Amino acid sequence: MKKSKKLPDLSRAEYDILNILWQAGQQSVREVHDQLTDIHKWAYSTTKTMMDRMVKKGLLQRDNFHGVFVYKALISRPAGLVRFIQFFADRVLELDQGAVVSMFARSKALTGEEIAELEKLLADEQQKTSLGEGRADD
Amino acid sequence: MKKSKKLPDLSRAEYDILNILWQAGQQSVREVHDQLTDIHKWAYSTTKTMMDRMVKKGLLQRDNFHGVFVYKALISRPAGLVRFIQFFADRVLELDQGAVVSMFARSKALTGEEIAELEKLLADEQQKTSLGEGRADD
DNA sequence: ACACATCTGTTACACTGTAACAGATGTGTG
DNA sequence: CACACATCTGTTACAGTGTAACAGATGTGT
Repeated sequence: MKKSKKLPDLSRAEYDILNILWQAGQQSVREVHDQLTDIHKWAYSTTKTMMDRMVKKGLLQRDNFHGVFVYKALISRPAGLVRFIQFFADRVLELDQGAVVSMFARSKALTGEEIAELEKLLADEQQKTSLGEGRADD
Repeated sequence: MKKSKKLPDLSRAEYDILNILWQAGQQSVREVHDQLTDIHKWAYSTTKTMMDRMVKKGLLQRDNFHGVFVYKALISRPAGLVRFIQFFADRVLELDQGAVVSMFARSKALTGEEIAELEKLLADEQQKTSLGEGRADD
């Protein structure tokens, strides 16, 4: 029986940072921070701490670009989305995979290509989790 | 300019506990715990700690029912949902209020009555947040 | 009345959200 | 060039959350 640990959920803060990097591709702490001021009232050092911890966790990669450190996301947007929404889709909406996909399809949050990747990721996810489960309460 | 603090988001763990209480109405730690074993591998003491903290935060109420402590949710399901999903709806799906409602309407997660309440809550939410904002980036 | 099962309260420890601080490095100006 | 100020970077901190052990109080069967 394969165990196949489900990837840990992303926290909301992590999601917000990734979200900027997904759009911008690669940014310094300062650049990310400036874009975050819209939604978080974080101090610069907060953004920095977050991003450094995310590097440690393998969510971001830090590269020294001629003396400046720039960070980039190590997971794709659909992959991040899956990790962020799996809880939500499962437990809140009780949506099946198809419904989740169509929800995203209806929202304008993802491109068609991203939706395709999302769909594939969810299929894998689902396959894993449906192996050892035995849900009996509904 | 009214500030009107947005209610803090619910954590996923809090949501799971509330979810049980919403269905069951009123339960002891033991009862909640037993229902949680499905989704969390928590120790009994974990469930207890969580629930006690939620009492402190005003999310649950604890009553001594003839010597047994039973807990009940102090916020309704739609109200909890709003607090849980506001981040998600805003930032992930970039859905407007109507889309969120229809998403729930389409999922079978809420009853019609609950959906009505949700709709009202979201309307309030939106009214509050649209006062001081000035979103300029879209 | 005693032993075992629970319940309850207390304490702990790692991780997350949030941030200050101090040292290193860049940059303009006299 | 040397100094002052702005940044960047690393380190440390502290409250809150996730997760849990432990010890004392209380219930229950024999």
